[in-house]
Amino acid sequence: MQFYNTLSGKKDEFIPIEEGKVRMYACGPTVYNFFHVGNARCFVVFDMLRRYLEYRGYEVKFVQNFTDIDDKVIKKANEEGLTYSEIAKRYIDEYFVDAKGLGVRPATVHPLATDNIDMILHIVKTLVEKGYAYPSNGDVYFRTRKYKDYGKLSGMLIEDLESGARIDVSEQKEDPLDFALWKAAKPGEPAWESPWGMGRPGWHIECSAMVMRYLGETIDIHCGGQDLIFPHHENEIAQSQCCTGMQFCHYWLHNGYINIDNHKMSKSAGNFFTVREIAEKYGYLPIRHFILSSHYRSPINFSKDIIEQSKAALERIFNCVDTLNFFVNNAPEERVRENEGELIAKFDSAKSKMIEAMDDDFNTGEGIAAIYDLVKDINTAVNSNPAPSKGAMIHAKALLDEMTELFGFVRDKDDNDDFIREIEEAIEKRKKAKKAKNYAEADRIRSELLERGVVLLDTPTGTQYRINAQK
RNA sequence: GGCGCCAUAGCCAAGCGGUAAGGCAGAGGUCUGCAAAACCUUUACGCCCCGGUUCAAAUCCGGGUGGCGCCUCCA
Repeated sequence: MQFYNTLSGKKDEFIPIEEGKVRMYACGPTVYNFFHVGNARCFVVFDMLRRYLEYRGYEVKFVQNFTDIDDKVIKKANEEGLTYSEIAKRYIDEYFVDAKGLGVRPATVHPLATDNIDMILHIVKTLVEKGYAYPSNGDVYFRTRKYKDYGKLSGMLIEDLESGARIDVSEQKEDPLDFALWKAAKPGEPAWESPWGMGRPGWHIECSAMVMRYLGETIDIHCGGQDLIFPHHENEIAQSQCCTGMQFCHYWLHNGYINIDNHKMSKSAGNFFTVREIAEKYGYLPIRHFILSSHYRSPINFSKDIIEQSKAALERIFNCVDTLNFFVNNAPEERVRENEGELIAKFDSAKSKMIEAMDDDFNTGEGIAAIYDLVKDINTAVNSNPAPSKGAMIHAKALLDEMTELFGFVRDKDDNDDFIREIEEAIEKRKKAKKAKNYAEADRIRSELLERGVVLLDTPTGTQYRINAQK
């Protein structure tokens, strides 16, 4: 398995620190609002990465933080007259609602910045002791120039940064390039005790602290959006490596942006849609499908048309799942047909194609194409005459389930048993009417069900139904 | 100014030197008593342009054109 490593600038073969185990960290959201489709990309992509690593047999410990204290959270709290932690808690809860809808599983640990102040202080203190950081009027800054590898991840050189001159110049700093590890408290803001007075952590330091506490001094994979490469991840590396003297992380993975009309979707630009509002109209899964249909590093354009395309594309998979389940549940038991080896091999080739694609830098687009290959082969088999054996299709079903589950293309089950029994009784009644050639009655039953959102499909194996989930 | 990315059909998208995956939409057809939002088939003589390397290039190299991102909070 190989993937593109921002640190080396090329695809690297993945070799974990500890055989069979993966320690990975992703920068999570700052919780002061619902997250938008652009934010969703990294959640979905790195959930997929984690699922795939597990699928390939690794035991994965995955940590994703919540930034629950920062300027934006404080601002929002002040606007609403609430505490920062009330705001954070609200949007953490909302995060999990949307994440679940998107098929994004909870991480192994979801730590909060404010639960790790002690670890943050430990790192800042160590950096001050080692001479990599200095206090200044209650703030503490990192001496960027003192870390000789600064800029290695982003390819930015110290000299270039200087000439860019867009860096924050402050009276407090020895050098404009230095960045804050700890910020002195402003009146009315939440604050914690520290050797330099009351204050709160800077943004970059929290990730270093949570990585160290939950995953250790050196981890396998660190991921996030491309916009975090500089300065956030660069700073994380500097802080962590100067603190421990160890390499911080072996593989850095960064996802591309989601654009609208070719411009990056972002809260500050205002050109965003929240996942919640799109999901209410189209459902969550089309968003997941849209994100995974292209490579995680390419920029992708979001539009409602695209989401509709993804929704239609997903229907094709779900139709196949329904068709196959119906076939397997209703096909008569029979002897295995001869010469079905070829059919089975065809089914299996879809899985091989998927694994090959995913092993090469998580090519989800080609992985999904493999699912559609399988879908086509299943549809063709089910409709062929003579019908394939039940055994062959049970094999196909196992494959299809495995692949759709890996990609998270799984619908919520409707457990409305009474309704289902009603439908099945109606279908039985219609079957009798049809047998008696009472087509008027049969059509009446069919349109009655249709009005209730139930579509009937007459297949050679019997009558299949589909409940149109209008979500 | 510095660093970097992208350009494939009406739309989305894979492809990483061997003769254009997959999805949506469109067109034709199949199953059916009739239907179906189901299924099947089909849809790029060409991969932004111009040169070059090679037996062979969407794929590599050089030069253009167009678009985007980071350097400031940002997934």
